[in-house]
Amino acid sequence: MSDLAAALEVLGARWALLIVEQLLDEPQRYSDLQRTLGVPTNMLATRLRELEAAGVLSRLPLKHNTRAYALTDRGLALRDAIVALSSWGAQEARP
Amino acid sequence: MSDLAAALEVLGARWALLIVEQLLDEPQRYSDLQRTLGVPTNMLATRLRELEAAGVLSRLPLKHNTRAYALTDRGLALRDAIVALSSWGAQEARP
DNA sequence: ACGGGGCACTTGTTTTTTACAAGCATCGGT
DNA sequence: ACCGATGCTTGTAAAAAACAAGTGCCCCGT
Repeated sequence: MSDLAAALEVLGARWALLIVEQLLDEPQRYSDLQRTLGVPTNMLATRLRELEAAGVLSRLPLKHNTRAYALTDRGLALRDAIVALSSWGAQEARP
Repeated sequence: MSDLAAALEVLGARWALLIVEQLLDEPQRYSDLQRTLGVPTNMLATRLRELEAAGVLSRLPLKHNTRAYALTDRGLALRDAIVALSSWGAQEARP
């Protein structure tokens, strides 16, 4: 399997990269991610579990039943890839 | 919609980025892509249609019923993003 | 000239993934 | 004691992907 395929094994699922993008600047809570991304709640829960299992992010307990999701070093290492993809997406496709 | 979301609109579908990666070095034919990627044939046909419509690749007619798929400039512009994702995927996740 | 094989796909059908909708447990404040 | 916010879970329906088989076309060898 190519390195790209290995990366997509973790990040290829829908919403995964968008979740990581949201967390690049600062940790966020579940409800914040939900609101800003508009992702269905069960998908969000599933992706967060998968991304945590893959070592991309971790949960920081805040108070009582609230927690924040923060990127690990491995998650932060995705910045370059996300920037590259974003700038590609920003260019208009020739019509 | 963020730029990343715009990029994923085109590239987020399964196999899309892997197809582009295969074409980075040289144009390839349908059967080559199929063999090297192991992608189901109906998915390959669908993705190639979508990627062509998005201006990422184009078909070069070869002879009779054979053609090659080649990246456009817009497709080649994905090289940085693919390299970044690949090198991320090449790192071992801390176990 | 005709038959077989490779190429580039379609066209069903099943399985997996995603979306949508609703509900549940916990805590903290009033 | 009750209400609302938060962070989920549990169904179920719709969409996407995988699997399997078949089609039309042209070329090449005999």
